[in-house]
Amino acid sequence: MARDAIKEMRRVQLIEATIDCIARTGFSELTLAQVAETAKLSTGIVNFYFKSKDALLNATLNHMVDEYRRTWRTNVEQAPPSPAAKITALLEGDFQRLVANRKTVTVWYAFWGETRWRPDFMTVCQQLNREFQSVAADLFRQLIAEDNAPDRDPVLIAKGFSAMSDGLWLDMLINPKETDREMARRVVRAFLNGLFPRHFAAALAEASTTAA
Amino acid sequence: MARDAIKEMRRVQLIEATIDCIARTGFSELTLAQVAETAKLSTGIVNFYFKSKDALLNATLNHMVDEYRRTWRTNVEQAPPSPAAKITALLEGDFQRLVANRKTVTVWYAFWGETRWRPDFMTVCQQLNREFQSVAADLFRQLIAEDNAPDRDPVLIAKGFSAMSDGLWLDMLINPKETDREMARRVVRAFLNGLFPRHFAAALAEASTTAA
Amino acid sequence: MARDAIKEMRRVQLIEATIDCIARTGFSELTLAQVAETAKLSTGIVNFYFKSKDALLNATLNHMVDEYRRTWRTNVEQAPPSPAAKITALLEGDFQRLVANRKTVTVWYAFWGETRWRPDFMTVCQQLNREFQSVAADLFRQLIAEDNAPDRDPVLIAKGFSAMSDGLWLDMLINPKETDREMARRVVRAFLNGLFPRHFAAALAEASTTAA
Amino acid sequence: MARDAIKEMRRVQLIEATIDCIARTGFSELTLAQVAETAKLSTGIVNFYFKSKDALLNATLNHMVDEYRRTWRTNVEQAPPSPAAKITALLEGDFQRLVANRKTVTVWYAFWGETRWRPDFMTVCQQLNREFQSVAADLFRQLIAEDNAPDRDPVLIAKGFSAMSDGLWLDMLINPKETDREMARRVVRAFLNGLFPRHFAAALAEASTTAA
DNA sequence: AATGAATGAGAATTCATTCAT
DNA sequence: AATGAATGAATTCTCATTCAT
Repeated sequence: MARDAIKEMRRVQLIEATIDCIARTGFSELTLAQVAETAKLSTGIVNFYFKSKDALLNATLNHMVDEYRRTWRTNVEQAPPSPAAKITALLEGDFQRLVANRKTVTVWYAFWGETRWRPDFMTVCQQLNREFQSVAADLFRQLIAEDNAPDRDPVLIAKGFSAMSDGLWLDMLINPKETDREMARRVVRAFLNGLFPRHFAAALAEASTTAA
Repeated sequence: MARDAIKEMRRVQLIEATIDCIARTGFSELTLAQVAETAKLSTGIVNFYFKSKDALLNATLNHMVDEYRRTWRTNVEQAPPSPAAKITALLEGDFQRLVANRKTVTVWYAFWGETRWRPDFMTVCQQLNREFQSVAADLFRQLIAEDNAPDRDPVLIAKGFSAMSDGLWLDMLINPKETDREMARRVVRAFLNGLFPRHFAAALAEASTTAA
Repeated sequence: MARDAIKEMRRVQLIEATIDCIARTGFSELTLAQVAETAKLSTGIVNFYFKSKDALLNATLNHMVDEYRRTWRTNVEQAPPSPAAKITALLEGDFQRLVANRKTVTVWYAFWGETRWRPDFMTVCQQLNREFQSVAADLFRQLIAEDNAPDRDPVLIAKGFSAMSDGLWLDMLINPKETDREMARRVVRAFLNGLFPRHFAAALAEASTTAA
Repeated sequence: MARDAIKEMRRVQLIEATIDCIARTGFSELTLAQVAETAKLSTGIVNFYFKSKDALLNATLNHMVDEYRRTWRTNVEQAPPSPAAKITALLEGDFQRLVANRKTVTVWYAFWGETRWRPDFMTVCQQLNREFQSVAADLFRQLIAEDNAPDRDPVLIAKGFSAMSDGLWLDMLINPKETDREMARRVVRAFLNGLFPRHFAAALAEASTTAA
């Protein structure tokens, strides 16, 4: 195998070990020794592949961001062309098993808890939020145009839609017995359906029969 | 002054120093030396008033939870009797300066980032969320009854309402230029107004003229 | 005992342990653990009393410089008033047991070996050399005036006089069997006597009977 | 090219890289990775051509010693036959640009700083000093014989002559603004001229017009 | 009640050395 | 002959905790 490919493989291996370790013991307890052991490599390995612990954490967050972004972009692209269908795809994507599982949500909140003091985290999270909200706002704008309801502000609705996902993830984290993926989906649907009854009554009914 | 009163005073002094320190440097950088210095006391003081660093953190979270709970309970009690007015009070409370300032939101997210691995954090956050959602659900239930719209689920709406606040706080944290307190309020109002136009059109208009 | 006095005592204790350790194992093998153990204190102690290893090394060099400076200044002051007597005092001082012992000379060369890359070392060594050479040059200037030999340059002679001590210390280090304190003294005397026969024939003869 | 020749070439390449690295960052900061990079070779290369880091350092010191020895021996041989001329050649040699430049002197002091704890360094430095002093003593012995001044001890004078060079190198290192090559030469000349005025007045005048 | 010196376990990081390719 | 990925021991530094005063 090419050396460069090995190097990239090791980096991913270490990043995934880092995610596992954060999920297992949290951000403030994370040690490089633990990461190395999880990756079944030697103590010094992290500082060989990453300049420092901080660099590893940045790489890890970027990895998560890339994965999340890829997921919802793909979901939107593959959804039927109607804005309601695409919004539903965003919603379903945020609560599909691959994204909204206990481990992943745990790690997202661990990163968000640290974001305030890490400019690199800030930048990348900000960028991600903006993209998501921008795409969502475009879709809501189309919806509103179809409804001929110009007093609705698509930007506000996109922000709320996006925030609700993040807040529901926290609920899933803190109160897993009362808030699971399906409950979270139903919450968002309740709001979408309340705001745009013409569009989501059907789309959501349909989704609820096929969702994982 | 009674011994116990002095003791309680010191504890509060240290808890507030802890909050300041978390806000300033974050959870994973927090040291007891820093807390002691911020409180203008000596190195060993924390272990004198609290069994351990963990105990201090638990006490700090409890302090924040108590304060937040007291705030919104008072807000609801003092609001006019109509459910819409009380829901508006909840909303305005979540984004009043005292609650949704940069420092406080920062510290909340720092705690949430650690909650997963600290059973004591879990318990107290869970309890808080349940209370808030329960009160909100009761209010939405009344609203729905007035509207005679039994297909609306007050629990789902309460969960979404609560989650949206938490998510908007994250937005304020990550993207302060695009999301400030007023923007966040407008987002929530957009949803409430969309769902319950009869109730909030007036209440919200009124609120928006008096809000801080 | 006053806290400040204890603190100062500990600092000196650690500095002396550092000197012992450098003498025992050298500069590049020096570890803080070793210093702590030598001082019979715990591992973390050095970083408690000194900001860093570098800070400890700076303090240690300053300690050696202060001690050396104090020694020769005292020697010069207490010597009889004639310049020849005072120069003899400088010479004897540089090779008295307290100064030119194997341990001390070893440590001086260890520091000089590192000086080039440590600006703080540079500054303090430079300052010491200048002072010594300046005092020596003044004395030689008086001697030359007495001899009425204006073609002699006191600055050059002071530089050579000073350099010879340093070089002889190296000889004592590298070739202890052939160059001991007494041999070193005799070398310098040979030069002084050769340059200023009127002054040193007596002074040196006298010194050689009383020297330690 | 023969295998052995390549091998020897690589060894020299690494030794020279080592000298560069010591000059650049010092003994205690020296790493084999740095040496390899400077030599534009791969990480593991040093342990391939030398048994260990220590072996490389020994080889490097030997290299410097050989070069220095070759230089002064050649200088003495090529000087005119008179002892004064040959002593002048030794002196000029010690402060010619090739020998007494900042880089080389730096590295010499780096080695001397470590010599005490490295028996191999000791042996080789001792041997070099003895040779130099022995040759110098022979020359001074001839000079003294010519002067018919049997109270002068050629061994002492040789030791002082040799020591003065080493000490002046230190001065050049620590105080480069006040002590450069020319200043150092003048210092030694002042002593030689003082001790042996008949011999050096002319020789030194001559030298000072031709020296680099 | 409070101090702050001292401890020592544990962390990130460095780097000589090895060895498969 | 040479590479450079990987190792793991060793080092500096941090910091919660203790305890004599």
